[in-house]
Amino acid sequence: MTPTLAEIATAAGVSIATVSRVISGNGHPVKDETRERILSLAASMGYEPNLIARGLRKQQTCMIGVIVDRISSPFAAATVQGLQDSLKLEGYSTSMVNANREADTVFEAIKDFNRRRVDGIILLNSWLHPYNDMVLSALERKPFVLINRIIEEVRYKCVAPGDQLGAQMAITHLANLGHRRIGYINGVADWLEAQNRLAGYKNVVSERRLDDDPALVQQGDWGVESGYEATRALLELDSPPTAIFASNDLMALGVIYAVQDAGLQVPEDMAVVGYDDRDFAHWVRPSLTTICMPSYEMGQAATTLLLNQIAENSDPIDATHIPGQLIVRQSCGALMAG
Amino acid sequence: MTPTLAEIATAAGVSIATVSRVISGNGHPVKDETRERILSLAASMGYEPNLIARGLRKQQTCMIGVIVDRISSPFAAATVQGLQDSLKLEGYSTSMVNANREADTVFEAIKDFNRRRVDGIILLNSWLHPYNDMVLSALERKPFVLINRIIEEVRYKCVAPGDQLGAQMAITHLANLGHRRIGYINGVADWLEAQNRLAGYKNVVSERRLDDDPALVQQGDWGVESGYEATRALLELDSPPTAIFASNDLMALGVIYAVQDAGLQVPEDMAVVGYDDRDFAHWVRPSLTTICMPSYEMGQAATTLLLNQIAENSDPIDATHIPGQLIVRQSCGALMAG
DNA sequence: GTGAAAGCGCTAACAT
DNA sequence: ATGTTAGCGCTTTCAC
Repeated sequence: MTPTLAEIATAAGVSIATVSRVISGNGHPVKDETRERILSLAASMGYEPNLIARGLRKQQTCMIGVIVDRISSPFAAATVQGLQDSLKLEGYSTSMVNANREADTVFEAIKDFNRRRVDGIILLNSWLHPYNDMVLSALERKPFVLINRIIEEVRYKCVAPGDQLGAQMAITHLANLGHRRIGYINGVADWLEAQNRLAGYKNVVSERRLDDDPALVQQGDWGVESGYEATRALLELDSPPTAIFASNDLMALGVIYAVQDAGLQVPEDMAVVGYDDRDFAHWVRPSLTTICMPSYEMGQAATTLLLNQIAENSDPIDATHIPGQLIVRQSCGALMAG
Repeated sequence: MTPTLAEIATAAGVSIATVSRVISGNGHPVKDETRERILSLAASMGYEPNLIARGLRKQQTCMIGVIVDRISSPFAAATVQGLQDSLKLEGYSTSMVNANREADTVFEAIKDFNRRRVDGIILLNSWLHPYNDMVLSALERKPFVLINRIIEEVRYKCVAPGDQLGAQMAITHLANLGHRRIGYINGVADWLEAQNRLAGYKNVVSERRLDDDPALVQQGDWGVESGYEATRALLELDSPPTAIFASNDLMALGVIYAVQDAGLQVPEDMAVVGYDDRDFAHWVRPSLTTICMPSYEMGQAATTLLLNQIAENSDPIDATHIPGQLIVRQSCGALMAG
């Protein structure tokens, strides 16, 4: 099909080595005239370098394996994009696999990547809590980076969103709009995301001296329904909040529904801010003010971390926490006329 | 790091060939005792076959390249899952790349896959209308399959959803609920999806002798807002429809909003059915009856088509149209008490 | 049932 | 500036 170096060499009347030097562009000097001849010959013969052979010889594939925990996750796409874009810039291809939340699949994928001799592995959000040790040993000595999971032993190989900072931005925004009594709806309590966002809330409450009432903090489970129930509880307080921060957009949706079902208006009677910037955040009525995850940026940061390992740059950069961004829409009331 | 066949051979006191025969499991006879010894040695030494070397030698990589037009598309995830699952079953790994709707990226990816000598390429929904010829020539003689794009010249290498059938299911469902006057909101007119779904609508209208009024067919652009406007137009007819089928879920969302803003109720005053089964279809109020895309099944079908090409099975199966599924929720009224 | 050896396509010393 | 050659790790004839 596509010719080999040898065939081009014959056609050009030079040795394989010369052709290789031209094609691989390794900087070895070649007479200009020869170079041109080889190049145009290669083009006209439709030459495509055999990366399998090159990989075997050079003992590096210029290929990074990416394991995505759940490709349909709302954040995966942007992160993968950030990864691919920045890796391509550095001359690496990416091979992506969807683990579909199955630990077994993660292991299979790591094994496959090892066998294919990828130069590094990136795990995106991988659901590996109970398997940390196994994963870490499967990854062995190969460079790797974890996105969205922090393991203390290898903290400098981890990238995660700045959830605490994000929550602080949300609460600060509400405080700036004049709210002193802000409800908080927590996610599943043992998720790091939930803990960090809660910490951010508490920080601002104390710094800005907002109402620090334990009843303002309600427990949810990340789902719409739990946001609904939590809001009903908040509305039944003797002194209900004037604003509610739900620690994800789904629960914020539940907040909006509950407020509306109580005959009240968002944002007039209740300001609402969510977290994640899911796609429905600008379809919902009213559209949802929220914190955008730094997905693309995490992909970029992961690339930096990984390539540093590959290059064996000795100083481990700590790029762990990437800040998100406040997206102001209608539900917080900041856009209201007047 | 991981040993080579040669090292295992030395350790076992046999030749490389014997070790290869055991490891590659190619069926060549080896004495049981020898086999056991090699196997346990390989395990204890942590041997991982070098797929790069094997690929070079065998001239096949057992690797399928998948180009996804937009990984964040609501349908991509399930299709990719179907692909990966069925390909793995057949001993193939997949290497996925996100094209992010950029034609250039598609070409780069094809080139990269060619250089990496993948055994076949699958394009998922690739945005290649103006580039068909270029893509087809880039794919050259390598086996490939297109998902969600049909090119007549290579129809037997294409897999697509049965949109016409899906629309028929939706309209039939509404007809069975007693509706005779059903509005239809079309998508962008030159998309095949729109044409096929419209054809399905017209089929059932004529077969079941429903009201065949051109005013019942409104033009939309796939977006929420266009569904809203189209519905306003339908409501202003002298004789408005009692049901509306929007040819995607986003427009169906616009339908619901428009009906509600007109002071009417869904489904009591207007039955609504969408298409796609997007994730918000069961969050929206009322939840949306819709047609589920056969995404996973398309992935499976694509695998069959591709492996057939690889095996050079001469008879080209036509698996082009995969049927979807009706998901009954609240918006069509079928679930109403009584 | 096992071993010796060639070679997949390429790169990188080492010559010249 | 170019050619010769060894070898990356594996599979597969061809011997025995």
